[in-house]
Amino acid sequence: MPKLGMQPIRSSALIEAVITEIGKSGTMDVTVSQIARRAGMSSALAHHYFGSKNSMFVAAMRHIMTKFHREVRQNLAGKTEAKERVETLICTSFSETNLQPDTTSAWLNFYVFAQKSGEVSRLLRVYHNRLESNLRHELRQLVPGKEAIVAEGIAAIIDGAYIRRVLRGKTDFLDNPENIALDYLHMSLKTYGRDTAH
Amino acid sequence: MPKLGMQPIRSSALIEAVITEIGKSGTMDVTVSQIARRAGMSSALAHHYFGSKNSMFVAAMRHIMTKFHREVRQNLAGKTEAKERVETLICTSFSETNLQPDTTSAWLNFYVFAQKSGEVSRLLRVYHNRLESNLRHELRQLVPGKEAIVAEGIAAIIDGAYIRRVLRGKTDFLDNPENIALDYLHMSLKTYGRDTAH
Amino acid sequence: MPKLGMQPIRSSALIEAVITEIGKSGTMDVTVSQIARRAGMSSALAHHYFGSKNSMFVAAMRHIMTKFHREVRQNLAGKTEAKERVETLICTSFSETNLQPDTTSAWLNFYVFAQKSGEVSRLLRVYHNRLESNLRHELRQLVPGKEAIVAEGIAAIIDGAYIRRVLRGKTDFLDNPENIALDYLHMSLKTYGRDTAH
Amino acid sequence: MPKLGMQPIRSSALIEAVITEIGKSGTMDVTVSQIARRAGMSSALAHHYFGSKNSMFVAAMRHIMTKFHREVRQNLAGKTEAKERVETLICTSFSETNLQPDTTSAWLNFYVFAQKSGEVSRLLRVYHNRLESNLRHELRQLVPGKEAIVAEGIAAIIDGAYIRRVLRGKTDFLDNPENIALDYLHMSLKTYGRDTAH
DNA sequence: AATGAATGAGCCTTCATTCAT
DNA sequence: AATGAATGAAGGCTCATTCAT
Repeated sequence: MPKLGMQPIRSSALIEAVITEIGKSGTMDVTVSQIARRAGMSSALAHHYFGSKNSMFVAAMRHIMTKFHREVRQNLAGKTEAKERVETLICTSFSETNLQPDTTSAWLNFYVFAQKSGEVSRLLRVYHNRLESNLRHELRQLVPGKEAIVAEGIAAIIDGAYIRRVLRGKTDFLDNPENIALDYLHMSLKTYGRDTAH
Repeated sequence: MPKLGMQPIRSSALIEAVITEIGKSGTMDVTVSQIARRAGMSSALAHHYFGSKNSMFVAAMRHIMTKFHREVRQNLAGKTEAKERVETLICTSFSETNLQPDTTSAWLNFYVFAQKSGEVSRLLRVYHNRLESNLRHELRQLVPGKEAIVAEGIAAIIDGAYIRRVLRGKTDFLDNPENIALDYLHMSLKTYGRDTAH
Repeated sequence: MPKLGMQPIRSSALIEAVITEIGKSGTMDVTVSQIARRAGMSSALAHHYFGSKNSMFVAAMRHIMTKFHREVRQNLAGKTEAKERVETLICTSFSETNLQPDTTSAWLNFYVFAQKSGEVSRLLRVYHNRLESNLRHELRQLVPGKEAIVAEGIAAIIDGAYIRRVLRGKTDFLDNPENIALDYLHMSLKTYGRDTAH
Repeated sequence: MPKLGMQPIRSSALIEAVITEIGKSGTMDVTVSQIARRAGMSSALAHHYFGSKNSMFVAAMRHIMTKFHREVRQNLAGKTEAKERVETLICTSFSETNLQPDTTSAWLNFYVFAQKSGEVSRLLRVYHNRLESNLRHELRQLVPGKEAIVAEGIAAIIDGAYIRRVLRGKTDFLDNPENIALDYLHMSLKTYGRDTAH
């Protein structure tokens, strides 16, 4: 019998390599050879496992999203209060792992790529819907009647903070980007909240 | 008077074509031939005027920014009150012309492209600095000590709203994306403002 | 204005090159680079003029067929007697130009290629139909009621003689392959002919 | 008795698969993987048994020819009359098994392939020589002095009928292609035959 | 005996760019 | 001013073949 079980090893090595290479170059103009080389294999093998460059991109996108959702679920576990849950959603978006430069760069690139790839477009839509429905669900209790616009505001701040972070590189950004979103949340609670005493 | 040179006519035709093509495909994966064809000339002539594909992109970026700044200046003209000036900055970002799908798509793509092109990166930095210094200047009077974070917040909301708009296409977005930014501004004034009576 | 009118020159150079290369290698396993090199240009230019390797093949096939039909028409000109016309059809098939090794080799390869390419398949069908309807038209007067089978026989002999010629190469083949077909015709006339006195 | 080696089983499975795959695609552009998959094994194993793709083709060619010769010998058994033996040679060429679409398609492809492979070329030459020497041997008694050309004629008709059959696919061909060859034989006998009373 | 793993070589095709006219 | 002509360079993908187990 041959060497067995390489598929998962190779696959994740390639997915990591896709993200790293996109991060390094800042674009999706990376060649399969670059990706494969970084993952320690020939480009032919990369095609053997993924079939096409496009599939590698999609797999990488899916990987990032899956990791994100897992983190969200973990962080939400045990938290029951609506306000706390929204704060958790915000903070998870700006957690250490999600702010890795490579990850944010890949994320932004996938946003653009979505306009070309139906599959990535669908993935992003799923992510967006899930995040917003999460937000709205909690906000309905906190700012009844205003949950849609506040959810949209939070989501916009998250996306905006991301893109600005990618743009500026490591240096010079605000240390705690989540503060903007949290501020926005708290001000909204004060302004529209059912319990103004909060 | 001599017949005017073709240069300005050709140049702006090409710049428009760059933006249109990027908008159409959603990516910067457009060929010089496509651009030139849309501008009604041969790709060789496009190179004659711009020297390289990269220069066309840079020129297009510069064009969008210049148009934006001109609009800002016009809209600010005659307005002296700080709050009104901030609101104008926000609303101009979401004006009809700046929300043209082609323009927003190109804008987003240039954001990504900045990671590859030093020149575009510099252009964006200039734009960002100018916008934020404008915002900060007015906010210093309105929310003293908090002008940096509020300016960053407004800027993030603008970028975030843009990216989300590009992503969703024409359909399904909030009709007045500026409302989020305006809301954020007004809540900030109430919360941090010198004059709470405002 | 640039150098003009190269298209027809390049096109026919490429078509000739396709036939020569297929003839040389005996297969359609020829690369675009080989073809282009023989035609004295880069493979990129070959694609510029034909768009794809497949189109080059189709164009070459069409070229051979067109040349053949022109020759048939010329040779038939002025001949009115049915028997003489059939003999002309046979002899033209075995004319000097049509027996060029490269041509026959390409012809045979296109026969095989027809099973992959719908376009070539259609071309061949047209050729076959035209040849057989020509044959049948004349034979109807000569061997009434038997024109179908005799036409099929002549056509089979032509194809068979071709394939055998390709197979054996230059050496060792019968000097006058048309004699078999002519013999077959004459025997058919004697056997089935209306005018047995012939 | 020990368990028999797999070698003969695997080999013939592969040979069948080669013929089937060529028949299916109409070309020799079939991959080793396709062949091996159809034969129910890995492509590595196919190489283990045959060493190279080329050897598989050669073996398949040899297989078809061997089967054909065996059938000829069986059908000739007990027949002593020259005319009857020639007719048997013709009819065997058009027997049910030899007209299988896959077989004829493979046959035609091997004809073309002979121009690349010396080995296949030699195989075909052997086949041709054997068939023609068989034909000539019998025809010498039937049409003395004309045996060469009549043999060539019969062979050409056989090859021609094959190629036309492949080209047209299942539909639309004459139901009894052997009739053309038989007709040709009988007319030759009448024309050139020693015994015109026949 | 058997196969998943792995690769080097090669091919088609695209494209930015240059050149001659 | 303008463009058809032309190419070098590169990239995605395929595939026969080999190897380790």
